Amino acid sequence: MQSFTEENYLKIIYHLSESTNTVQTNAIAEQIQTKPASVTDMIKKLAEKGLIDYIKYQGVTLTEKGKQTAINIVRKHRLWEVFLVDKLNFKWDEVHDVAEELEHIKSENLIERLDEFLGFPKADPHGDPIPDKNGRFAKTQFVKLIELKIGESGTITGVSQHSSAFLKHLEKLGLTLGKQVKISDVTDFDGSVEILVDNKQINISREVAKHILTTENGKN
Amino acid sequence: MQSFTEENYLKIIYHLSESTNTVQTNAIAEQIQTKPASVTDMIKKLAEKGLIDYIKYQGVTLTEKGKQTAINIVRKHRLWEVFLVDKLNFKWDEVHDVAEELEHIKSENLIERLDEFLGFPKADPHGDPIPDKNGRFAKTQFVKLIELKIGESGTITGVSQHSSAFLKHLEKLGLTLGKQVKISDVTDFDGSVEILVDNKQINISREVAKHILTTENGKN
DNA sequence: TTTTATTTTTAGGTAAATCTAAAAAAATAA
DNA sequence: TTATTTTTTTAGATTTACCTAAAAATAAAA
Ligand SMILES: [Mn+2]
Ligand SMILES: [Mn+2]
Ligand SMILES: [Mn+2]
Ligand SMILES: [Mn+2]
Repeated sequence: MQSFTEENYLKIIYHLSESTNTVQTNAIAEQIQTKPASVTDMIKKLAEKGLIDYIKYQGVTLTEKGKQTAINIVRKHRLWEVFLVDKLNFKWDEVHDVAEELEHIKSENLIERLDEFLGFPKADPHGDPIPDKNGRFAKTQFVKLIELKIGESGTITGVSQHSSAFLKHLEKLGLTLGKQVKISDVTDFDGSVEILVDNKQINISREVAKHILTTENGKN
Repeated sequence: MQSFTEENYLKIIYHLSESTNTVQTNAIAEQIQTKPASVTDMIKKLAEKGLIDYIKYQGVTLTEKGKQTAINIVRKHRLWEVFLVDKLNFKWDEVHDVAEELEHIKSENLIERLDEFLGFPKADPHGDPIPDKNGRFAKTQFVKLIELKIGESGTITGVSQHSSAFLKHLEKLGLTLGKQVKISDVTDFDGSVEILVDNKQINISREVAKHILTTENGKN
């Protein structure tokens, strides 16, 4: 059984592992909002418990046990987010902080019944996949909106940025999950993208386009 | 903002206050499963924070601020219990421990939306009243089943014992909330009570009868 | 009203998760 | 390859919530 704090470390290490193979002390410190010295302490403890592999000065990787623990926390986080949006009418930009707390509730039974109550959702309100109780993810292949060519269209199925500011901005633009978009033009000057959504032409910055994930619909 | 631990102390003191005016160190220690010395430490801290009034060797009472805080935790606990039973199909004997964790989630918004989602319930799965967001309880006047006279009948609306063993026993006897019961006889020998429920005569021990709460229906 | 028992508090310590400041190792630049 | 910068670790403290053992206060019994 892990403490609240240990769980947070594992989850952060898991997320950082998605981009780098071994995870560095400073990177963890930044994410967890603590000092590197504190991270070193915790890292030793997690290694001691067999949840991570740790070589001094070289960074850490999750063991299989650590990975499964982390995935289970991610599962809980995302299921709670679905609950908050689908059942309690939270907006997609309001759920993260509460889910950060709820994810630590210790009851397998609770989470399985919640999963069932929600209809075994496959993705959370931000399009992130929800692992099943064995830790398996449905494979999802996203194409960044920025990578679509002129004339191609896709369905918005995720975002790679979860800040409230970004999510609210998308909401205002009408760019929510499930929306069909078609690339009309790309501006040479600033790389901004002209898209067709809900029969309206709108212009979004390159920065925004980078963080919208779509499932391609093919040409025309 | 109180810590998880502080909240537990306040809640326990609140519950103990229902039977005694000032609450003793040892009583708190027993409930919280800790040592009296630890309770003294925490008591000082809570007094420092203005949540309880404390006179050395004399016990404690909640201040208005402490009381409101405690009531809010009770509110959350009971709302979560309703959620677990009504929405996730937990049995009434399975919810307490999970609610002990959920009650500490810090989000006013969450609890208000949950309250609404549940249809503003007035009582939890054990018949205990749920305070509204201003800390006000609907007045409930229970009559213990043991206090009903022969020939009188009532509706089961609560229990004063929350152990899983007791609740499961009631379930097996068919004595759940909402059931109509009528006292047929009281055995001289052991004080056990003969009752009519669902057109069946059953015999329950005096001990059981003491912990069933009813709303009287009057004679016949 | 003493004596005895119970309750409560103090004194001094431990473990978890932090911190700051300084030392050590590794990576990068000159 | 040596010097500099960056990253990481150690050393030593702090805070929170506990603990045990012993002292002090209060309550109950003789
Ligand atoms: Mn989230
Ligand atoms: Mn999410
Ligand atoms: Mn309960
Ligand atoms: Mn209850």
